[in-house]
Amino acid sequence: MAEETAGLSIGQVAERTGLSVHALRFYEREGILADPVRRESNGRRVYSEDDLEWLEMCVKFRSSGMPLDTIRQYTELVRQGPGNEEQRLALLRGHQERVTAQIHELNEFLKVISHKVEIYQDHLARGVADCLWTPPSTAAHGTAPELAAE
Amino acid sequence: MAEETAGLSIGQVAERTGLSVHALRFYEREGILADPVRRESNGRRVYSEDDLEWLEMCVKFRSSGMPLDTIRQYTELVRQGPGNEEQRLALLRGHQERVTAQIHELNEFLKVISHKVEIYQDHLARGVADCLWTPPSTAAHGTAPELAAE
DNA sequence: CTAGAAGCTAGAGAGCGCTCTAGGTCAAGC
DNA sequence: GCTTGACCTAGAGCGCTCTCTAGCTTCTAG
Repeated sequence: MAEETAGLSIGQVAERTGLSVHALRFYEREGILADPVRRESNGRRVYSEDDLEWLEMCVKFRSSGMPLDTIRQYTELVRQGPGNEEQRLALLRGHQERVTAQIHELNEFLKVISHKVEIYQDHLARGVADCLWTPPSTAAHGTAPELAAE
Repeated sequence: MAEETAGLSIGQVAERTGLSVHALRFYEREGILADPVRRESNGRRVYSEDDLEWLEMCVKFRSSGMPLDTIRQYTELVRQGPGNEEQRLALLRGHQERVTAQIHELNEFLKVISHKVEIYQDHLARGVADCLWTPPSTAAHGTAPELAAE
C-alpha cells in the first residue's frame, strides 16, 4: 500500500493542477500555500495530497476571478487557525457575490452577442448579395450593420 | 432641435462609457475605433453618437473578457466594410463560446463556494464552541475545515 | 563516468490594460 | 492680464500574474 500517494514532486503537482512549475514556486513565494511546503533532504519540494487539494481550490478561485491577494488573505486566515470563521465567511461571501454578479453580466452580454451572431447568420444565409446591409447611401460613416446588430 | 446630440467631447464620452479619458485616447491609438475620431479645428476630439455606441459595445466586449487585440481585429473587419461577414461571425461565435464556457465554469464554481459558505454559516450558527472543526488530534497540518468544506 | 531530466534560487522580463506625467494649447471667466 | 479647467501628444510607469533565464545541484539510466 506504499503508493506514492503522499508525496508529490513539483512536476507532478504542475501536471495535476494545470499550473506551471514556475507558477507553483511563485505561489509559494506569494504565501498562497498554507505551509511553505515540506522539503526532501535534498531541498526538493514534497507536496501532500492536502497541498494538492488546496492548490486545486486556489485554481478555482483564480479562474473565477479572485485576485492572488485575496487568496493570500484567505490562506492567511486559514493559517491562523480557528477563531476567524466570520472573516473567512465574509471573504467567501464577497467573492460569491462578485461571481454571481459576473454571471449575470455575462448572461446579459451573451444575449447581446447571440443576437449579433443571429443577425450575421441570417445575413449570410440569405446570401451575400443581400444588400440591406451596405447601402452606400449614408456616405458619412454609418456602419449600419454594426449598429443594427445591437 | 439643435441639441448637442451630435458632437461629444472626450470628457462627456468618458462619463457616459465609464472609460477614463486616458483609456479613450489609448483605445483610439490601439485602433479600437472605426475611424480615428473627428477633430475640431483646435484638434480636440469630437465623438458622434455612433462612436459612443461603438465604444459602449467595446466596453461590453471587454467586460465579458474579450482582449483588446480581438476587439481590434473585429474593428478592423468592420472598417474594411462588407464582404467579410463570415470572419466577423467566426470571431463573434468564438467569443460567444468562450463566454458560454465561462458562465458554465463560474456556475460550477459558484456551487462550490456556496457550499463552503453554507458550511461556515452552519458552523457559526451552531456556535463557535462547536469543535467538530478543530480537532487538535491530527497534529500534522490537517486543515480539516477547509478540506471538508470542499 | 557521463548525459539527461528534474529540481533549486534569485531575479529579470513579458503581456495586458490601463494610468499617469511632462509639457503644452486653447477658451472662458474674474 | 491671469487663472482655471478641459483638452492635446508622446511616452514612461504600474499592477497583476505569471514566465523565463542563469547558474547550480541532484538523481537515474546507460
